[in-house]
Amino acid sequence: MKIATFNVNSIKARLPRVLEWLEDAAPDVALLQEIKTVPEDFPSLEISGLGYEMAVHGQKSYNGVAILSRTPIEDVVMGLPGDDEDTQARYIEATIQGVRVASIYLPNGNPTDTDKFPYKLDWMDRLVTYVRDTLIPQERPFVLGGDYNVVPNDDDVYDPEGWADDALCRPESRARFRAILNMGVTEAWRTLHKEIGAYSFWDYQRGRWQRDEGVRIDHLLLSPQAADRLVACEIDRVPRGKEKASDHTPVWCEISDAA
DNA sequence: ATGGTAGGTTCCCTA
Repeated sequence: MKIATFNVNSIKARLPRVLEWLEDAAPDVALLQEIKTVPEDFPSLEISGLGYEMAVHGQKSYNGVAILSRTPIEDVVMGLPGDDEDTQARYIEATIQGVRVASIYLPNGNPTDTDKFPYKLDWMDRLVTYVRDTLIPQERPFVLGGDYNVVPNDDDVYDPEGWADDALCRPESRARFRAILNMGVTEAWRTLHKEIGAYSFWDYQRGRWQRDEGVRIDHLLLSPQAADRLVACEIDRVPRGKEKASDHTPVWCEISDAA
């Protein structure tokens, strides 16, 4: 079972790129972020034409997450529990072939001297609580994929000093990310790869892609029961090099069939 | 110290 995460930066603007990626990479499950549209305007015909079902949690203009799957999607939950006032579409969760999967678009948090940063930290606290109190006790396989907007450590950014005060690198953000890992959750790519300087996002500005100056912020987090079945995890740089590319590139993992 | 790019909306915001 191949599960991929991809921040597409607008599903409408990116549709040709997303369709060719689905055909080339052929994930069984695709976790999308920043679709930037409402469910009614999601390009369901084109995507179902490639054999995918979908569950969409969207809003106008900003944010928005979706789950695509070649096999049935069950028990969909939209929105991260813990704050009924939060209207931003950043979390969707469902069961596919017995695996609980989520597509996460974690708040960016910049600039850090505005209310955006405490919103990010509060959102992360809610995620920590939900994973600890609800998902972990289920003792089932889960894969939480998405744009976490967290650089786990200085090996995952091209210029650690220059980024030290950015919300993606701040110790408050990293501590909350680690709080999830400390529950026995596995970050799939880092567990299987030791190299430094591997990225999943390159800013559109200042030739960051051409200079390979990026950050690794798109992650797949696995429960112990899913990590038992982890056989591969890779960053697919091909989509980032195309015309009209997203500023993120997909990350995927392969989970073996249940014993 | 600033600006560079992309995508959305609406005469500016988010990343």
